[in-house]
Amino acid sequence: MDNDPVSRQMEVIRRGAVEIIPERELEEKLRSALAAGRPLRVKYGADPSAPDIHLGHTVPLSKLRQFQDLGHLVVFIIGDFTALVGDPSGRSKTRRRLSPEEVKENALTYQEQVFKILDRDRTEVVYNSRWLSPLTFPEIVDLAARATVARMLERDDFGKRYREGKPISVLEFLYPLMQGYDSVAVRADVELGGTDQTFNLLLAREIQREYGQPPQVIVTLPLLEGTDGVQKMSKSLGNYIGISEPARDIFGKVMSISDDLMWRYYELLSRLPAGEIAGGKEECRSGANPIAWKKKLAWELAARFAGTAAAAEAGAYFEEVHQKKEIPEDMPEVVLEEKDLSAGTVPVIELLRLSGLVPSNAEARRKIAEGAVSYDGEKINEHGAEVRVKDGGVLRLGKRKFRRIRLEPPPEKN
RNA sequence: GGGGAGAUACCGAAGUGGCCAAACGGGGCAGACUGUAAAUCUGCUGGCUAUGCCUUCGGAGGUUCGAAUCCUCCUCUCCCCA
Repeated sequence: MDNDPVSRQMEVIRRGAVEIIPERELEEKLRSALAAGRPLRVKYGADPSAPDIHLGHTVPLSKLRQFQDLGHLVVFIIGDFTALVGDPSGRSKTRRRLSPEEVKENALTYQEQVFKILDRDRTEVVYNSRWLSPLTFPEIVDLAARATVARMLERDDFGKRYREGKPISVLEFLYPLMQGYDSVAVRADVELGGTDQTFNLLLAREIQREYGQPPQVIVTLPLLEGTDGVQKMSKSLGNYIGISEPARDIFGKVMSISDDLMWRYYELLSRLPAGEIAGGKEECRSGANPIAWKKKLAWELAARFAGTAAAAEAGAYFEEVHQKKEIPEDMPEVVLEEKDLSAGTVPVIELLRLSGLVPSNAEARRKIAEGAVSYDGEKINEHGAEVRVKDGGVLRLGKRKFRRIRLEPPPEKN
């Protein structure tokens, strides 16, 4: 590569991105920004409906960080307006509207987590209600006039739902417009998003043009599959790994992904040099047990988000509990009070419920029938069994769920 | 505005008076096997003070000894015509 600073920046930006539309424009923007000594304004929007940031979000966030490291400014938009309206998209018909308090709270949690990755000093955090709320109906009409239904139906999920006879509300058509208007409001030079955002990002270019602004360049990034390896990572599907989860959980969840998915995660999340990753992949293809590589990845991610000490502990915990199949040292504890006991025993079903391992008595019965329940190493097969508990005893459900039972000392008489 | 189709458990989808807590598939959970991988096989998958009882088939009423199934009204969705 040559020494042209613009080419060097382009190279960094291009790495891992799916598309840059259009590349030429980005080069020009970088060049003029450099010449003028001003940073590019790189927009990224987040909807504060679910406050937990997971690995899927970190793909674009890391790219944003790279922009920051290249000297640019990130404009982080919190879609509080959007959240208040209640996004009806997808098939989740029951997605409820959030209260202003919830939005505020989520937004704060969000920021807290986002700055695990982003550089606070090069980030401008803005709420889109600031400019969306004051819009008047005539202004909205004016905005709505800029897009056609046919254009909207080009968007994959709209088109698909339309063909399948699934409902699409007019409100949903408004979303891309609002998002586009955000770009106008913050005068975005570049916007980042997942590939599922391509349509919205492109439409924003048109809207900016309509409002007399130079259109933003869009950079799309791959969507990370969730731990199931099929659907994109999302909180609502429960296939996510949150960046604020305890190291053990991050470690454990990574260990449970499939081998194929592991390499995908390496490519999208790991900071190891590409060559090293390719080497590992090759090694495993020729017969090596992938578990070593999986641990390496689990360690890297746990360390990045929970710290190296916690990651090391999580790794040790994993080996002890899951590989050597020993009972872990620490586990959640459940305190039984005297009133829970009768003559030192508790019905198993009660015990399972009190420990929060099952949601209902019926579920407790099923798990017992399945042979999944044991106390201090003894399998319990009778759902009517009375368990003689002792302080420190271990209740176990399945392979991975443990609860240490604590007995509350009898109240002292005075 | 007119005509037609539809709403079933986490999701998809059968069921059209009692044998329906509701087939089947997916997902999920558990068991076996394993590397907490994949694949495969097996079981479970509304609740309860439990051989019974209660809640659940869009909502509210009604018919009936008995309703997811029949009737009335309502809400929502899709398609066609205007």
